[in-house]
Amino acid sequence: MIGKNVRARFAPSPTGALHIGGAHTALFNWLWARHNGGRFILRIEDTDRERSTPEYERTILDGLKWLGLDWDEGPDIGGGRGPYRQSERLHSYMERAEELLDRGLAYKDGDAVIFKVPSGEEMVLHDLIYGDINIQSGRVSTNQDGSVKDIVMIKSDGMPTYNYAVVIDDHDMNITYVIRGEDHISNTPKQMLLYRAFGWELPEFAHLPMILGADKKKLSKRHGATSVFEYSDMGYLPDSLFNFLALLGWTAGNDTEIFDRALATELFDLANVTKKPAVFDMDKLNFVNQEHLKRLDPASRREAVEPFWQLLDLPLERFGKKYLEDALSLMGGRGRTTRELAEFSDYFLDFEPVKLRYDASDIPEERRLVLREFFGELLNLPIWGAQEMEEFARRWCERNETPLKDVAMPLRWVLTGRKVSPGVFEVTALLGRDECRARLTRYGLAG
RNA sequence: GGUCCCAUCGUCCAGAGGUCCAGGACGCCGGGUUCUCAGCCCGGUAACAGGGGUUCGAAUCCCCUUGGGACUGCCA
Repeated sequence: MIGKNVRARFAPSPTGALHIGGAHTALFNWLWARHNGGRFILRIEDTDRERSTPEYERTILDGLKWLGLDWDEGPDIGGGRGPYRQSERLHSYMERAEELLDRGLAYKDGDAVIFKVPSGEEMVLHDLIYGDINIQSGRVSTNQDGSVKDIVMIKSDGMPTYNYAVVIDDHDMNITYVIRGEDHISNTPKQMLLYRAFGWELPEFAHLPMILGADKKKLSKRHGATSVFEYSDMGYLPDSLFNFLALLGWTAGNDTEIFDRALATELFDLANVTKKPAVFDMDKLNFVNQEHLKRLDPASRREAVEPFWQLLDLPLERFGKKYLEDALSLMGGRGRTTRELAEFSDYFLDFEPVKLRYDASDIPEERRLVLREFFGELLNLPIWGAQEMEEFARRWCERNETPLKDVAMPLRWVLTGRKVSPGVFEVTALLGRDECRARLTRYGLAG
């Protein structure tokens, strides 16, 4: 299908956590590499001595792993084209700079090395997504007054600049596809000039549309969560963020919107990537997350929710896996995130939060007497099952000319402390006779 | 200011000259199921930025305008 073997890379600079834009870029590179059976390479661009830290590098790697993006070559696992950290490749940059210096294509300015930008040359950037873009070399890098500005390759501190290092590295690492954000389109001509100076073959370029906030401005801190771990903390599944991010600027076609990594990998194609910047829409993310939540098997769902129950200080250890999984399966589609699922189901694990939410002061005394009678009978049913309880309740209500909700709602409040829950007899059945008796008694409705 | 990019429902995508008085999804609104809510089912709302061309015919091609965006660092 494509002429060359795919070597794609993600090259973040460790000056912050893995943010949404970076994750999106990494994701598309990963998808393209995996789709073609190629290699996905991770390179750390830590030439900014001021802002780069090992901690940030760590969190970026962790973020990628969390998203399920694995790499074949990288700073932590090595590979045949390493090292994969720019700070460890300084000799290559110097060596190549000397070469251009010797050939008179660059000059020194103090300790810095500057590339002499030629003017009057025509170039065409063949972008796989944006199509052909015509470039005049004299306009690639200019001063405010429009005059040609030469390109710094090596800074005075001995570190290479981005536009220079990226060319050396992509060449040395034999990167065949450079897939990155659209904000790099205007950098590409500078890099092309360097490729030309070295006489190297260009990689394929593919620029991805930007991701915008709801106000259509480039996604930033003021739009709220920007790091992938913030989404993890909010209770979004990695599979969901993966799915959602893949949908920004690309469609699988044939109305497929919910997919896992395998399906996305199979269907992905750079040819189907959009040019238009995409707005990050939380509503859609919520929808995607809920869909993935629904598709989770009971054990996986339990494992995803457990950390959030823990955060709420609920006595997780008192319950068996089966009980917790049953509770979550009763929760059904309630809750769009694992965090919400945990919150909305707290009463299955502990009575304390229920007491905090509800005091039964809304039940008048005469009503209380009637309810005691009903709950008394309910608690003594021979078979403790949801169906049995519901049948009993319906019969009892019919007999007493009472709407079912008049007993169902009080029961719900007492058991869950909420006005919303799964079917109340389901809840009652799962909680167990003893627990229900205890809760009802506490509110003076039984015992 | 300069260079470059983009432009279909509120949002994400379909649409690659006729099959489009524009299709799907999210959201929103209404209805059904019902002990609540979610879910599920059914229905609805809503767009080709504007103006010129080209053509028998344009959402699709060209130009202009307008509106967004990116870059313009010895940051990446």
